[in-house]
Amino acid sequence: MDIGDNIAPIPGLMNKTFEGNLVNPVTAVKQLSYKFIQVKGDGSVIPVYEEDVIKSNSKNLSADVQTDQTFVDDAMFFHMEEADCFFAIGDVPCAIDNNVGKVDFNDLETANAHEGKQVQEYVDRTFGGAADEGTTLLLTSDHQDNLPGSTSARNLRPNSPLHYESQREDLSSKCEAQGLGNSLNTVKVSDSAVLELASDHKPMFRDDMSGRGLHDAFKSSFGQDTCVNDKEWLRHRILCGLQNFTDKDGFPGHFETEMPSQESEDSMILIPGNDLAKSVCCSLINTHDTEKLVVGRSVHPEGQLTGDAVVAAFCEVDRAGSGPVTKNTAVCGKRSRHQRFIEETLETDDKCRWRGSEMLSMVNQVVAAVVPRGRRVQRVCPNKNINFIMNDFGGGNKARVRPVDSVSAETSRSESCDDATYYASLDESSDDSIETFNVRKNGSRRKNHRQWTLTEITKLIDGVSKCGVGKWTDIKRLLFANSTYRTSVDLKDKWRNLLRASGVPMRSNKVKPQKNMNVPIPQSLLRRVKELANIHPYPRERKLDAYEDETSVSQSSKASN
DNA sequence: CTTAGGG
DNA sequence: CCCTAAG
Repeated sequence: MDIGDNIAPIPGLMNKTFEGNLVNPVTAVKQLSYKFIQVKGDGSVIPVYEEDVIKSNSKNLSADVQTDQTFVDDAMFFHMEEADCFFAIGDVPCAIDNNVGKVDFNDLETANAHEGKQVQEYVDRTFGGAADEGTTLLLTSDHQDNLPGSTSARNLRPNSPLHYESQREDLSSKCEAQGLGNSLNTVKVSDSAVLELASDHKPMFRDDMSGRGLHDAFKSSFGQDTCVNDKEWLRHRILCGLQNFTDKDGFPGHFETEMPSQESEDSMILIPGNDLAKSVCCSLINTHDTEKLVVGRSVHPEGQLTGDAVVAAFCEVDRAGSGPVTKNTAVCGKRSRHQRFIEETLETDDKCRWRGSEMLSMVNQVVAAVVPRGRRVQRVCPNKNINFIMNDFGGGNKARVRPVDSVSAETSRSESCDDATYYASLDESSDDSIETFNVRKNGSRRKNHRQWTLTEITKLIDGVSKCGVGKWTDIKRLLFANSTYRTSVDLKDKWRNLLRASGVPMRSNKVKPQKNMNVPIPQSLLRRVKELANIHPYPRERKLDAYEDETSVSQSSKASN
């Protein structure tokens, strides 16, 4: 059942939000599929600082960037460097001229033939050839007073002072360096044919914004309020948006105390269908009495989704459908050169759970309703920043939802959560780890495979030590209550595998250590399994003895005959 | 329904 | 992970 079928669309919502205020889909792909670009309501773009993007590219960054064409292809940093007011396209820096930085193609070639060509190619790819000679990228600032060096005119600097390493540092420290007074600068693309956005610009907060205003801004940005009253912290968070709390020292630790003790888990669920965004949107609005929600729709230009690429954009709409209130784009993971995607995200920090918020249950309900089983599911972006991603690819073949990586007891209690939320523990997440769920064909009841995580294995071992072997339902009830995808049979099977892996001799079992396991089990865990196997032999009633007796009897009788 | 065990 | 037999 598609919930979209049963829920009437909110008048004006879809049109306004997705058709009207979002960039033209085809254009959007070209326009937004670059890292660190945030599209604002007025059609301007501002940089997005996404630490995980940096992380995900760190390999490339640390590699020889000059020869890493892939990285050059993948990255387009509209980077405002604090001191010099540069932004960079690829590794070509562009300077600010009296608050209007220009990358004028007429100047490029004279400045530096090679880099000019690079920029030209870049913009060609980005804008699909829409930009050519005469197209100018304008760089402006909302807060001219806060723009250092803005009075001195600069031209494009042929020698690239912003190499990738320094970019990474700059970006990661960007928010802090930017401080409280400076707003993010705005990069405007003057070619109106490139960007078609509604004019719903909301100015960024100002220095003198009250605490209340900051809370509103925070709520607008993150979809929930915060108990933190520290103004600097609030400004910081709003400014940094996608940046992780965890690296920030000296900020109030309220969130830590609210951290649920559960293991952190994350997952991505692919959702097909063109109407997903609609369904989600309507469902969220209708099933919850919420002021605001985050929905999105993405465009899928080239038909293929790979697990290593996520480009995201989302918009917030309010109950009346009068959004978008804010927009964000973010990128996580790596993208292959020719595959660029946009997807919608609601991002928040992993330390900042949706505890007490309705958002999670909203998301989970929707996910439970719209996620069909047996779709390919890939776990990507193990970063904790992007907690929720909804996709609605144009092809309708794949979309994904990534619920929050962990849920508190209060918010996860809804049954739908367990059905739809696939967890994997953080301790095994990596950028490259992809979890594939087999497609369940019609009629086939094959359960989706789900990788056992080390935390799950540990829980299983604990459960066996507490309840004893064979008490699978007890173990499940005690330790896997929230994991509906693990049945007692699953636990039993896994224990059997663990015994096999730990070399415990079993009946009808060759003692060979098992071939390449997806998850190499630490020796310490295997040791525990071994010890428990001594205490609690696997087949509880040792049929082995009976079998041996029987055979010996038959043998003896046979011998006697 | 739960468990054991083979496929 | 599935299926089935056995308690």
